[in-house]
Amino acid sequence: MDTTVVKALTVLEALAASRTPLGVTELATRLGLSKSNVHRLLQTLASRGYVAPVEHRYTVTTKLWELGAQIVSRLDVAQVATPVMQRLVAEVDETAHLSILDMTACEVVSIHNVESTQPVRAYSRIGQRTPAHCVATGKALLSVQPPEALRALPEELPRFTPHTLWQRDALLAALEKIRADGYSTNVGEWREQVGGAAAVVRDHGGRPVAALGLTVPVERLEPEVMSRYIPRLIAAASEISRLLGAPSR
Amino acid sequence: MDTTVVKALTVLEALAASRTPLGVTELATRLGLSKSNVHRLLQTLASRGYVAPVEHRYTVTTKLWELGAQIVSRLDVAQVATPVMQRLVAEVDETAHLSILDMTACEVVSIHNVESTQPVRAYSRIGQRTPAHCVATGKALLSVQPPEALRALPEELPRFTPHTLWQRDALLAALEKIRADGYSTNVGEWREQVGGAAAVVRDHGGRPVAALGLTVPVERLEPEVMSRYIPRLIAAASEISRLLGAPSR
DNA sequence: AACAGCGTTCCATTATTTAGAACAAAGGAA
DNA sequence: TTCCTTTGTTCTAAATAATGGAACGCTGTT
Repeated sequence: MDTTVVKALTVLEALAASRTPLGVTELATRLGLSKSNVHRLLQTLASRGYVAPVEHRYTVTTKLWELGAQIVSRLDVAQVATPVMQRLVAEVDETAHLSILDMTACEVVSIHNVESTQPVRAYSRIGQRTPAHCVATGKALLSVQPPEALRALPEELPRFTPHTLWQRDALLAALEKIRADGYSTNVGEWREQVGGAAAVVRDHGGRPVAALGLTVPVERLEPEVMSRYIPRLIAAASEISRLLGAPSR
Repeated sequence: MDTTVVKALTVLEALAASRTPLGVTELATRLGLSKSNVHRLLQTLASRGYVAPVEHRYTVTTKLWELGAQIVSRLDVAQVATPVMQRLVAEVDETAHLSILDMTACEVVSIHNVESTQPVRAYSRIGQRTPAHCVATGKALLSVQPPEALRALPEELPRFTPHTLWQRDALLAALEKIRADGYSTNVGEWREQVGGAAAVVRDHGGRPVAALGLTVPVERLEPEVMSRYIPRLIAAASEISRLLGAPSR
């Protein structure tokens, strides 16, 4: 193990965590290293532009942030989500899918699926478009849209089953609860036989980018089952968000 | 100089710059290091969570971003500016960004963006560096630098288009006008097709901390349009300054 | 089945890091 | 001001940790 590297990273982290610049002595005592050692590490980090001396102390530069920004800007939701979704499906054995919202059409588009092994299961093709107001992923994503975008929705929405929330006001009330709960559910609002739950995935800027959903045939959609699945769903969604660099909480 | 630390940072940067995971051998040849050396460095970086193995290769994690985000979140500008920027973009429907100046490199670093909804719009990645002397935000920030810092600039600066102010004296004259006007503009000085305007944001001590800029494709960059946008830009910048506790005027 | 390429492990050699003391420079107290 | 404390910086011998070549096991290919 390259102990020098570890020490350098420790110094860097300590400096990044401090809201004020730190001196050599302060860092040395705080990290239990010798003064001259810390000094050399700082010089090395400074030579690569990671830290900079200011008024006899040292502070981190924006280089770390720039590197990090480079990384997160390249991350792709579907790619990052795949292993997490596979783990989720292994746990609950129901089909998981990842969808994005097309607000111009008020529809969700499925961008990635992981199928369950159940003989009876909900089918969903990648690229498939579904009205947003009557599926779990769509409602989750709608719930985090800005209020003015929601007010722009038509008074009456398409109605697919008796359960569809086709009146805007009823939908808005439901969305409010979803926002507070951190997840959405659906029982036969689009197709009589299909329900599910979903939670929002956020990117490095904290912006909602997709929703992670579980789709379940109504016959298996019992409350006690869902209450087991939902915490796992939420955990998976926030794990994906975390991997994308989303600010915690 | 801690050569091991430098090597580790080089590995980290190479990994961050690559859009795909890299193998030990690939990294070793690319950086001119021995295979076992790279392997050990990767193990060390992995033990601290900076990189992670995936399918017999290595990739960077979002740890760098987490560290970097700590740094930027400490600049309260970013938080305070977001809602103001969103309002500005809602008004003018052009991409707004917030940039800080790195005087050691005479470059600006974009720390926050709010994109417009226009189909044709300037694309700028967060964390991106741009030469300060040929973009609006950079010129705005340069214009409020102390005179001695400006005198230290080289006689001739990099030239990107025929419009670039590449001679120091011409630049200094432009900066003087910017300082008097309270805003800067740019028409194709960096990229032929892109222009914009910017104004300085000040902290509670009245010190310049960032610049708020609008970036506009030249095709929409007509004087009468800009004259409508600029007052709003200035208002937004001073609103952010006010929120930071800057003394008025 | 043989091969080529990869990541990984091992270890003696060697170059590097280390800690302490000495030095210089800055800041505060008298 | 002058003295004294505390800080950042430099230096060096001693010791430690990093190095790279060779060997290993594994995977996928020909």
